Amino acid sequence: MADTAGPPGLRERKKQRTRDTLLRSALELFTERGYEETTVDDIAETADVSQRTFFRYFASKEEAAFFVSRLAESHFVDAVHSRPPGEPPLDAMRQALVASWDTINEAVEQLVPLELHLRFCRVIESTPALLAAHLRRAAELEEEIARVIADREGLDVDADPRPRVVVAVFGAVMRVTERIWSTRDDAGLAALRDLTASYLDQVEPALTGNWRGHPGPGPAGQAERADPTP
Amino acid sequence: MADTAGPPGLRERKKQRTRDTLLRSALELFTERGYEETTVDDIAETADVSQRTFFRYFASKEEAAFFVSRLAESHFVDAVHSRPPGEPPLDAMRQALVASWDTINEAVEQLVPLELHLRFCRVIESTPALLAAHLRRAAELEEEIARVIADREGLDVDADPRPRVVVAVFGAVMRVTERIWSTRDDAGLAALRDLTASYLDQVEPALTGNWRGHPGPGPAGQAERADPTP
DNA sequence: TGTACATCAGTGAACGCGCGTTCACTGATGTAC
DNA sequence: TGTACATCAGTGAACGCGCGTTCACTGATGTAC
Repeated sequence: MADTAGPPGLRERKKQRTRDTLLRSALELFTERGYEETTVDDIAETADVSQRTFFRYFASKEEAAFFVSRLAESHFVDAVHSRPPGEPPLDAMRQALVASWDTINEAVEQLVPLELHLRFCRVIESTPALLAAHLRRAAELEEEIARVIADREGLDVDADPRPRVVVAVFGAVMRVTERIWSTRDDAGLAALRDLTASYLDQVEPALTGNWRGHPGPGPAGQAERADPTP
Repeated sequence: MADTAGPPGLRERKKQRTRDTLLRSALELFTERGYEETTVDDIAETADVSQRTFFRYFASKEEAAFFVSRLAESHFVDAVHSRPPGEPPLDAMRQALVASWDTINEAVEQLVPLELHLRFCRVIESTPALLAAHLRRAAELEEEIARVIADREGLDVDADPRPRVVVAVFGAVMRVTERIWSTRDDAGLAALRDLTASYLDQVEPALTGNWRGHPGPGPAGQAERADPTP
């Protein structure tokens, strides 16, 4: 348990280097030739270790794929925990996102190049097996956040439907955003942030019955192919 | 081409019987011993055909698992298509759900016992691999519905964010409902319908900032373990 | 500073398993005359 | 009504593949004295 105490030591540093190399090799291969097309043996070979060693660091190929995401998510959860109690739930989540943005990016960059992570996020969206796993993981994260929100409001998450509903709505918008972003040409950080913000702004107008009042494409679309004439 | 014309014929009827037997065998084994614990060979053996034959009917184990769901979904999509144009999007989806309810159940019963299908739905929720696949399929369905909604409103789904957002919100509530329902003791049809209705009613109250105004558990909770005293 | 021992990351090779595919074949159903 | 032929559902056995595991082992790092 003296794990975090004192400087890492040579053995520990070697371990971290091996894990980082495996992780980067995995993400590079996934983005270059595809997830399904990359075997665990390929990753191990690229990282110059045995296949056996890969499984010492990651329980499965999937775990390696979502290692960086997991890190990012934990920062977001922390940020939700840190929001002031008075804030309405939807605002709290939104502000937590804004507040954790830079921290997340820094933490990711410690592990792998941020640009590589972003490229891999697009691979997730276009790979059925990865997208499925991503959505299941997102659902688990939502359950966790719902409990945090319920705690903030002093509610029992199993007795009051609102925490789970509001978190599900927030998560739904996030996932729509990710999807749209991943198909864009400018799939950079700034684009993702702006898209998220403008889609969150669309929740209320989208839910109100009368859409005719607010006609045009919102600030979100920028539709490359907006051609209203038939 | 002349597929739907005339009475089925002996060969065709035999095919349907084989497929139904395979389907029922699959769902029975999945619910009794688990999805991962059931091999394709087990299913074939139970249906008294060769493994080769299983793959003539279903491209994969997963396809067999979601065959009934796919049928149900197509009825729902049809129902959305049939909603009167004036209806606001969220209402249209909700009413489509109500309108297709009985049709779906009848169609399912043609294929397998409805009760078996409901039991299998609970297996989906508790099996990581199936839940992941289910969520990915749900996302695809949402994209389809979003296009229908956009058409109804005369909008370009890529230019205006609102169709995808409102459909994502509706879908999010549906999935929360499924989750909760699947853990209930009374996981019957009526319970699912009531739960869905009351959770949809919670969308607006959940999104408004001030939750303190409406204190208690909504009509949805019925919390078995609602114990506010510490 | 040096020696003896303990720990533990990494190795190499082999294996079990289930999904999904391929092959050459049989026999029942459907159709043309 | 009967015969000849075409179609096609189903067979059986074998295979390829990649994930993840198991085994007995090596050698570098860390620690106690």
